[in-house]
Amino acid sequence: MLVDQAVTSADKTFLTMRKDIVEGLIRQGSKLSETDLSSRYGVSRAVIREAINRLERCSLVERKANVGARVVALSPEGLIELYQVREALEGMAARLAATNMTDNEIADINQLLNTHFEEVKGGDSYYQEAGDVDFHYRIVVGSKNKQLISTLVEGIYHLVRMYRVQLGMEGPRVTTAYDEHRHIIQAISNRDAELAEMLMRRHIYYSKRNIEQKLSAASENNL
Amino acid sequence: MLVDQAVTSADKTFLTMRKDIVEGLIRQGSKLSETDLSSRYGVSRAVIREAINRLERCSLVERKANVGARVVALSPEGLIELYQVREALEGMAARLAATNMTDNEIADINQLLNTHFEEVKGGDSYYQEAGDVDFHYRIVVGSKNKQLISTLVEGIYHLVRMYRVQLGMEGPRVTTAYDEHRHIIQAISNRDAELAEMLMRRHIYYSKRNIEQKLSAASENNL
DNA sequence: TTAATTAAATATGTCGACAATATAGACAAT
DNA sequence: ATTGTCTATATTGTCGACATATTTAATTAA
Repeated sequence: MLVDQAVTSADKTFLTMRKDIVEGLIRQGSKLSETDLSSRYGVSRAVIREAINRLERCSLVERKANVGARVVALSPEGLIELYQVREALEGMAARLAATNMTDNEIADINQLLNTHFEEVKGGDSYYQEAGDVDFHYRIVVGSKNKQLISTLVEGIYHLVRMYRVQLGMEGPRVTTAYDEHRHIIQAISNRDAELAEMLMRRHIYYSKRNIEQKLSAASENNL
Repeated sequence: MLVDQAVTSADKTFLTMRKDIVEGLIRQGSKLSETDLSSRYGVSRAVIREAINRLERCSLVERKANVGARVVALSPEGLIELYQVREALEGMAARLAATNMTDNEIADINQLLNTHFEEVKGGDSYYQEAGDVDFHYRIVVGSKNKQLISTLVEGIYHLVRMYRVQLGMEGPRVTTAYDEHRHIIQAISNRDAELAEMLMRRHIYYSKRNIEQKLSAASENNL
């Protein structure tokens, strides 16, 4: 589906590079030499520059004039900041979704949680990861706020995934998160915007605290 | 100060074009022909493409593959969506600022409000506009959250200004807004994160309602 | 007259080459 | 030994030209 929309060579290169960065094939903090990448991906420098421009738009890459581009460096602080922004934006998304989601969309997301529940019972945490992403994605889209959607979907979510993959924090808090999802969609179903926002904010806030614990535990192990 | 940092030709062209778009010299919704702009600004197409890329990053321009770029079209819904995002992000900014701003930064912003008050008494509403921007800017920077800062300062604020300029909504709610600013900085000064966020959200929510009223009044006049 | 097809014109996408800037290393002076 | 300057090298920035896709206009058939 993504590759279908990638009509131009720069589109494909952008998507490939984004994958390589998110999954750590291109290391965090490493320099992006235009000539190197040009030969590596078999396209001209113009295409690489275009791709780098879009990567910069997702906050995956930082550029300095006359010096070049680097992949962003991951840090505990950076992840915390990301979750603070998520708390604010997704909280608002849930609030708006309570008003703007259609009954069909709500029914769909309930069905998603049902199939999801089966997988949680089966103890398959990988699908939990995908399911978690899907749940949050649908709420955000349900807000119907274009600014909100593009900021999260085209920007922040890729960065979050980069952290998850590279710091190995996939599938945390499986069962707890599932219950929280249930409560959120319940509030949306009741068209209770106030509660939906509060529950979503708490949900993300708990995720943040969970991650902070893991981070501090990991840093203690590295002493 | 801005022009100093604009080292490359693309930097300058970007800043010039942004100004022209925000102030309506290049009309909303109009097509951005690369060849036209190239001759208009006296630079090569590569420079124009680079500039358009950055304009797209600010959500001031939208691009379609093999078709081209257009300046975004302003709409009442778009402005509402913008204020919803502002409410969420600046609310969080105020919350974080209550923890992260230094005493000096808080003193500075209080001083700003004092000089500001003199100007409000003098009835000069243009400076109120600039002062309002400055106040919000300082809170956001005071949050110390880089994601938050860049999203607002490099993205949303330019769009907001574009709306204000082109819909002629400069300097609204002069005295009321001033009091609200006072209360917000008071909460931050007390290091009361919870209250700071709530007050900031209300402040922006009131602005939104004020704008909605003006918009509906304007549309009635156009019947 | 309308619809469909095709061809011309125009715009964006991509490329390789050159210009301007920054980095690294050698060398000189303190 | 360290600092500063200068030179050589490599990288990014900019340019004009060509390839490819889209749009417009013209032409033909129904």
